[in-house]
Amino acid sequence: MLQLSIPQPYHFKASLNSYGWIALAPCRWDDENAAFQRVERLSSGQVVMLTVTDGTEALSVKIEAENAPSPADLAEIEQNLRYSLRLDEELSDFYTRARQHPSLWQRVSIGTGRLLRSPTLFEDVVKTICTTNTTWRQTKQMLSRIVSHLGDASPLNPTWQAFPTPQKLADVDDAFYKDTLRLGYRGAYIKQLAQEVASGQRDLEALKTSGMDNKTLKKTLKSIKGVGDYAAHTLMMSLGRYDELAIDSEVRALVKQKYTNGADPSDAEIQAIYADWGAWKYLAYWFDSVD
DNA sequence: TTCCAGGGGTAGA
DNA sequence: TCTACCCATGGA
Repeated sequence: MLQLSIPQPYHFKASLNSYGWIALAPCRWDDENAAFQRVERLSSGQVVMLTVTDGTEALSVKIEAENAPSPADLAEIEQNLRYSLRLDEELSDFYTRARQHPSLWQRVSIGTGRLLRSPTLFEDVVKTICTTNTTWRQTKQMLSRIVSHLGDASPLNPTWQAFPTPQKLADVDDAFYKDTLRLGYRGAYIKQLAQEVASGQRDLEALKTSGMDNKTLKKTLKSIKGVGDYAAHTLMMSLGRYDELAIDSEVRALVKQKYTNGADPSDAEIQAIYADWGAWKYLAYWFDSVD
């Protein structure tokens, strides 16, 4: 059993469930046990099932694996979970600003703001491409097929799989993408990305610590086929940069209802509404809602 | 049948 | 930089 220290304030259940990624394989929320579950393939090759539950001063992680995890395995699990749950992200400036907005503060002050992300940027890019120009329902189904058909199964529970490696996604043929994964035209984008990453031609994970400025980072993300403004801004959020709004049909619908009296807002109008939030625009939108 | 969903690539101006 | 047009998929 691994223990993860938590920041203050931190609301485990609300944090995990405030972003849709919790519903995308291989992540899962077990409501009955209030547990976050995920199968992960470690760099050692071992496949582990992780079950994370809340505690008063720390989170508990149950690790189920065929072989006892090595110290390196344990370190990797801890690092991946702290990253995915953003337990070490500095949000105090956002909290300070949020205090000025009563209805938003009500949602944030309990200890939210740490939106779930994947251990690898590769997984987040694939997931983000699968949210474009489709319904949330279909997004969930696409990810379910990707994971169940190509991910390494948990030895203890073969019906649960890890997210597939780039190599796995690079190796399957076009017919498999079309007939089995059924990602639509997104399949070609994801296969191309997987090939670039598997061959070493593109190092996505280096972007986590590159320290590049937002403009360069956005340009780099947009060089991925299938990633436009919306997806690039979503991925910048994944990387802890909240300066840009990921304007999509959901954002437009909220602004239309709350701020423009039912009129369709332009992107410029939407930008103006959240402009004062500076480096925190994405989180400000995310915890905004119709009162 | 047509539209469109948590958009993006491409060609042409 | 901006605008048409096209893109697989599946539900309404």
